[in-house]
Amino acid sequence: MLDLKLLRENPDLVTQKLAQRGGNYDIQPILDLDQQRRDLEQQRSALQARGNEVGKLVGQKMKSGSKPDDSEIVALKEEGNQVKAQLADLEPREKEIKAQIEALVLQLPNLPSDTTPIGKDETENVEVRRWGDEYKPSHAVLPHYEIAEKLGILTTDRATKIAQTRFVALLGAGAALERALIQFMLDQHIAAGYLEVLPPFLINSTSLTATGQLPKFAEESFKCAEDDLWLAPTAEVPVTNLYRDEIIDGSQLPIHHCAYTPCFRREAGSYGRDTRGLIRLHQFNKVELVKLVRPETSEEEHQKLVASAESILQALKLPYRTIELCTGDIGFGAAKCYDLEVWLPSGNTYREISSCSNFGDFQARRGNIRFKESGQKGTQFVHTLNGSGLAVGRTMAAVLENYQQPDGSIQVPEVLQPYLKRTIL
RNA sequence: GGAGAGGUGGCAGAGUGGUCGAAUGCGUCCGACUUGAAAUCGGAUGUACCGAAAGGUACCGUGGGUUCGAAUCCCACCCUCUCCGCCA
Repeated sequence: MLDLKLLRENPDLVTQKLAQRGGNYDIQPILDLDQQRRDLEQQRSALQARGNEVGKLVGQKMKSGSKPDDSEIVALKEEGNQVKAQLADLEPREKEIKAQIEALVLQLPNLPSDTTPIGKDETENVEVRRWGDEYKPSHAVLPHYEIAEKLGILTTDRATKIAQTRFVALLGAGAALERALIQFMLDQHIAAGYLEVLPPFLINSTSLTATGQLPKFAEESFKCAEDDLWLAPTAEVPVTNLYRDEIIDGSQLPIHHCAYTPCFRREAGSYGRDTRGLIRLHQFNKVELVKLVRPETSEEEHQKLVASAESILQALKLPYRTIELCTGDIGFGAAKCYDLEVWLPSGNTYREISSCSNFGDFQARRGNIRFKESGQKGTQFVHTLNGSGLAVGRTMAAVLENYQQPDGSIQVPEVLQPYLKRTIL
C-alpha cells in the first residue's frame, strides 16, 4: 500500500512512477476523498470534544449534589443529545469515505524503485549475468515430462483422475528426488542463516491482503467454500504474515526465513500454456526465502537474497541467467525484481525458476509490520523481500534435462547424492 | 459437536456507569548515590489520525446498541483456554 501522505504531498512523483508500469493510474479521486476525509475528521473530533466536555460537566454536577431534573442538568443532557445527533450524521460519512479511500489505495501497485530499469514489457528486461555452460549434448534431450514418464517416476494421467489437469503425482525415484531437492535447498539456506518455518498452508483474507494477493488477484487463488481461508499461493504469504500487526524490536532485524510449502495457484488465463510437465501446475512445491529488514539495508539484502537463490542453482550445477525486470514487468507489490531463469535444453531456452522481489514498505504498510529502534521514539515500517529458493518442480525438470545421459538415464547431481543415496536414476 | 471460563498497555494484573489512556507490580530508559556493579531513591515509559502550532480525537478482542457519559450494561461475531465426545 502506498503512503497516503506521499500521494498528498507528492502527487506528481507518484503519478509519474505509476505510469512507468504502463496502464493508467489516476490518483486525483483519492486526493479529493482524502481532503473530504480530513475535513470531516476535524468536524467530528471537535464535536466529540464538546460531547466529552458535556459528559464531564454532568458527572461533576451530579457528584456535587445536583438532581437529574435540575434545569442545568436537563440543558446539558439536551446538548449532549444534539451532539449525538450531529455525530450520527458525520460518522457514517467519514467511515464511508475512509472505506472508499482504502479500497482505491489497495488497488494501486507499488512504485518501481529508482534503480528498476524503465521499460514497457518483458522484452525490455535486462539480463544481468549468466552462469554455467548451456547443456547442448550431441544426443537429443527429451523434455523432462517425457523422460520422467519413461522412467516411471511421474504420472500425469493418473493424477488428473484424482484432481484435474495441471496436477501430477511423483513415483519412486521421482518422489525421492523432489524430497531430496527440498531437503537440500532448506539445508543450504539454513546453513546460510535463514531460520526455517513450516507455516499453515491455509490462509485468511487479511493475510492475503497484506502481501498484495487480495483484493486484486482473487481469481488466482483457490478458496475454501465454507471458510475465510485460501490455499497458500506461495510461502511468502504465511511467512511474511507471521509478523503482521507487530512492532518488532530493532535488535531482531534483519529477520531471514526459509520455508518449504506446497503452493496452489489457479493459473487462470493460462489455459494453452505449458500444459505438459512440471512447469505450470495448480499445486507445486517451493522453498521460499523471506526477509524483513531495515529500510536502509533493503537494497543490499535484496542482492544477497538473489545470491542465496543463485547458490542453489550453482550447487546443482544448473546453467542459468539473472534477469532484472523492467518497470513494465515487475509484479504488483514489487519495487524491484530479479528473475532467475534456468537452462532447459529440450526447448533450447531459459525458464523462470525463481523470482526475487524487494517490496520496500508496500507489504509492511498493508500488514502493519513495523519496528522500533530501542532508545529512539516512533516506529518505522520494515522492508519486506522474498524470493524462490527455488521452485522445486521446475528444478526437478531442469535436473531431468541437464543431467540426461545418452541412454536416457539421469545422473544425480553430486550435491544430491548424499540425499538420494544413488548416482543414477 | 456439547458444556464452561476468558480476551485490558512489552509482560503480569486491578478496575462492574462519571474527571479511566486506564491502579499496582515487573520490565525498559534517563538521572542520583557508587571506583564500578548490585541494591536503593527520583523521573520517564503505548499506538494511530487531524492540526503550522497550541492542542484535539480514537483505541481496554471485533462490530453494533443503551446512556448526557461505557473498559464497565445489552446484542452479535471472532479468538483463546479447560472438560466431554470424535479423530490422525
